[in-house]
Amino acid sequence: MSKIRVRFAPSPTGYLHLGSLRTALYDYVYARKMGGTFVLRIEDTDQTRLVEDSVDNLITSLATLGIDYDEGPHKDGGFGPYFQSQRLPLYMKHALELIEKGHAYHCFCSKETLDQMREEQVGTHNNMKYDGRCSRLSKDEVTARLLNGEPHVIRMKVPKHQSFVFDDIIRGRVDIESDLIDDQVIIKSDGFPTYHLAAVVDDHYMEITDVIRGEEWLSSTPKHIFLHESLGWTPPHWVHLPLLLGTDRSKMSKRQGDVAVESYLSKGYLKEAIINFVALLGWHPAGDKEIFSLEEMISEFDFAHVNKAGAIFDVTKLDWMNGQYIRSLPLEYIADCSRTYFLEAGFDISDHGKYLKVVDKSRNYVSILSLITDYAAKFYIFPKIKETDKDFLTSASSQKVLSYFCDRLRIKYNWTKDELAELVSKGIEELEIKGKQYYQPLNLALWGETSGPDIPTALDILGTEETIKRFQAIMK
RNA sequence: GACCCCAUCGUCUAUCGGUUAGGACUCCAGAUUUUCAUUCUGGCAAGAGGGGUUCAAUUCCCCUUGGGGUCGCCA
Repeated sequence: MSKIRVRFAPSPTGYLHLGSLRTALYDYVYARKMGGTFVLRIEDTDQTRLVEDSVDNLITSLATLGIDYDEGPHKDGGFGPYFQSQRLPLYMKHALELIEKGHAYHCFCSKETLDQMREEQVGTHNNMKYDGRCSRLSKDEVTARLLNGEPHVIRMKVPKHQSFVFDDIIRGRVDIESDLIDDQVIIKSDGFPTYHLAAVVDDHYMEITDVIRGEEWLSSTPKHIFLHESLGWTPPHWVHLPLLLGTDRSKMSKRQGDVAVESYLSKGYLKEAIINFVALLGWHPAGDKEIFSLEEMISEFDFAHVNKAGAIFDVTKLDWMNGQYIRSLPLEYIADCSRTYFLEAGFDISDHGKYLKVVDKSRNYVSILSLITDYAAKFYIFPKIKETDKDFLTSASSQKVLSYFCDRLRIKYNWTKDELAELVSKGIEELEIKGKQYYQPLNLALWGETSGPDIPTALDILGTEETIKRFQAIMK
């Protein structure tokens, strides 16, 4: 058996779709698992949809996520170029070869003609397809019109009364009648190939063994098989993944909300969580394990455990999983990922020791990292005391608590967390007051709110100086 | 409309003929916590319907229903 070669073949439309990410992930994991090669190929055959910088974006996003390709742009593996726009002559050559063999033909029908044809077919109890009129043109007429410079495309000529049968790795046997298949355009009037031709030609020349793609391609697979066979090639294995669905159960798309991986990344979803979560949409490892790394996925991945049914992308569980990662990944790493949000909020995080403590405490309160500053703010922003709380804070009892702490804290500069814990528990004994009378003024003075982190941790993070400053601000 | 694919808690899923149908998210309750968050414990919640095959069907087959995909000179 030959070595596995798989490809991820996005079209550069500006961002990495969550569904594409999952496909890329399965490609990557499968290649790693099998000791195969993962190829990145850019399908930029639609000149009308080119988005500037999107290829760089895509490559950056994949790199950020840790999904490395073995061959592709900037990584020549001897099968390049990896941009379809740079392989045009190859597609044309095979399109002409197909014409020669009688498997394709020139078509001169205008857009208007085609629109009208479709309109006439609406309501018919049939599949809508091209009626094949140009396939019946005489050779002489074709030559004449070509010479005359008439705009034209090349269409595949699908045989009648035949059936295309193939075995999908996930779905098993699929059988489709050739009469249902349209004479699909393979070369557009601008000379560019359509997806169908380009993908088939490239898959062949790049020696792709397994085509892993979304289920939306299932019904056009016969066209691809037809092209492979007409060209005398052996088709690859087909692996059609279940679709990623929006909450309305339809194919996940931009208009249902965020589908760009980049936007999840910038909102503060960790790559570990995104990958873990997306992987689970359609696949699951043995047992009840739900949190796993890319490495673990590689060792356990198997198409036999990929589902057939589409999966709804429910962000609620992603939030939970992201929270799990925020809390369990190394503190320095989380601090690193959070930095940008703190800077955006304008917090002075030059004191790295304090910053780490803040992150360590705050990470318990968020499931999306961009929101970490909501909680962390209390450690960086001086509290505003509400008018309604002032009476309580200036009461003799409250003042006693605050001055108790100011007095003790002033003794030295460096308090350990244990010492602070001891101080706090000793304080409530020595002052002989109830919990509420004790903690309420401290919380209010510290944050302007009645709740907050436990006091020893709070004082440890804030530091002696800042703590005293906050207390003194409301002491008479 | 035609064709193709699919069908277990609200959601992601386990089960590859015999289970009290398991786990996770969400939600609810309790414990821990001065409070909040975290964490822990417990609870609610599912085999679309109808036929077969079988000693036995969620599991295999068929039909119905439901959902999705495709039907572009887009991928």
